[in-house]
Amino acid sequence: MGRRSDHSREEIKEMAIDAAAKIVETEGFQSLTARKVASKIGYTVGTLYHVFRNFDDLVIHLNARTIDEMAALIQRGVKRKRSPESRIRTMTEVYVNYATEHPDRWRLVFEHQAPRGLPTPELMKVRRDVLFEMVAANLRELSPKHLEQEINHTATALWSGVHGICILALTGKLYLGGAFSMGKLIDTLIESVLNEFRNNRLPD
Amino acid sequence: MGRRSDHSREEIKEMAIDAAAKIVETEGFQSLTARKVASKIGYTVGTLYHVFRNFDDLVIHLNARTIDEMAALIQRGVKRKRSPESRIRTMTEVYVNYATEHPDRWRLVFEHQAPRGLPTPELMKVRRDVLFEMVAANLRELSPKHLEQEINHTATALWSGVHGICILALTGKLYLGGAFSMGKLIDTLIESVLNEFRNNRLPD
DNA sequence: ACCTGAACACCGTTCAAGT
DNA sequence: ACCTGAACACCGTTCAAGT
Repeated sequence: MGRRSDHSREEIKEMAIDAAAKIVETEGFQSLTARKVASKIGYTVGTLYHVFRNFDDLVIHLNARTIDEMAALIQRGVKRKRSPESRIRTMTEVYVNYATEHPDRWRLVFEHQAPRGLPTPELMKVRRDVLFEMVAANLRELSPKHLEQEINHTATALWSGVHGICILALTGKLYLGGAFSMGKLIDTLIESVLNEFRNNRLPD
Repeated sequence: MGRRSDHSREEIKEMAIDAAAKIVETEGFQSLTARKVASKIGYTVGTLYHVFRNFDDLVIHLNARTIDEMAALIQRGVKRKRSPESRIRTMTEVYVNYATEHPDRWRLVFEHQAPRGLPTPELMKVRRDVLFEMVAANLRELSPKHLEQEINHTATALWSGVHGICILALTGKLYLGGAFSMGKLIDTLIESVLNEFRNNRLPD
């Protein structure tokens, strides 16, 4: 047996990530297994281990694709917006929409953890920072007089906060004393942080 | 084999949760398995299934204990604080400290997911809302003139935001363009949301 | 009644053996 | 060189059989 060469290494890699994405979306990220991915692309498990270092490596590649898709959608959504504030609002809207429409792929990005000790590949670090940096860029445009450090600080606080609302809402862990919409909660957060940012033009 | 009765059902349950907590803290929540818990308390896997409905049920009980521990610490920390604002700040401090000191137990609370379809037990729902309600109570004291709905809305946005910073920091997914401290990021968030809250005493 | 031990259907991972 | 199939050491879960 062996030796088919129907597909190149790179093709198998793409097919595997495609298949993994489909499994996560239809069956949930808990159901993603190497054997399922392999059978879905017509190969054996062993073949996957020729193309990926291990199962976590496959997940990391899937997550990178997820972030790229999301970033592309955000870039598109932001393009036509003229003010920094409307761009930040659009960013969060697209982010929330993506998370709502692909909850399992989105959660996998944040809940996957490489085995203890193994460092996060550069591949992921770069992608993680893209969105933070977009927020920072818009804050900078909003108020060029702020210190760079303050801009990064505010961008981090704002985006992390949005993320928090997003993840608690998606996992059903949000306080439901009233019937809240994610959108309204996020609006409040953005409004608050941006106002605070504007009122502190002159750092101590 | 069979029939030892060294421990009551309830005792075995407590022992199992204790053992599970220890495993999660020392080896990480990914390493928690039913077989490990069983062997740690000197019983067989089968016995665990007499006491818990399944593995998820065990995790849910562990998570309930985690939340109870955290809530107790928060109650204690808040006791001596006189102003609503200082109480909210103390709440977040204790929350962050707990998450930092017990990262795996804390994460398990938020990342565990009962199998698709199975509803979250009332056991957890109640505990989840405790902290949100504490924040809301303090906001109410801060400004009794606000509508109840606004108070709940603000409490949810604020606490979710704090949670977001916490989880991204703990999982190493925070933007590190500058060297930020979790504490400072959370201060910014609280400051922003509270100011916005105070400035909107009269709803539209 | 209480607990065990073995079985079942799965995992991720490795690797000798085939073409 | 490429791929397979079987093996290994694990999972959660069930349940007949022992005391």
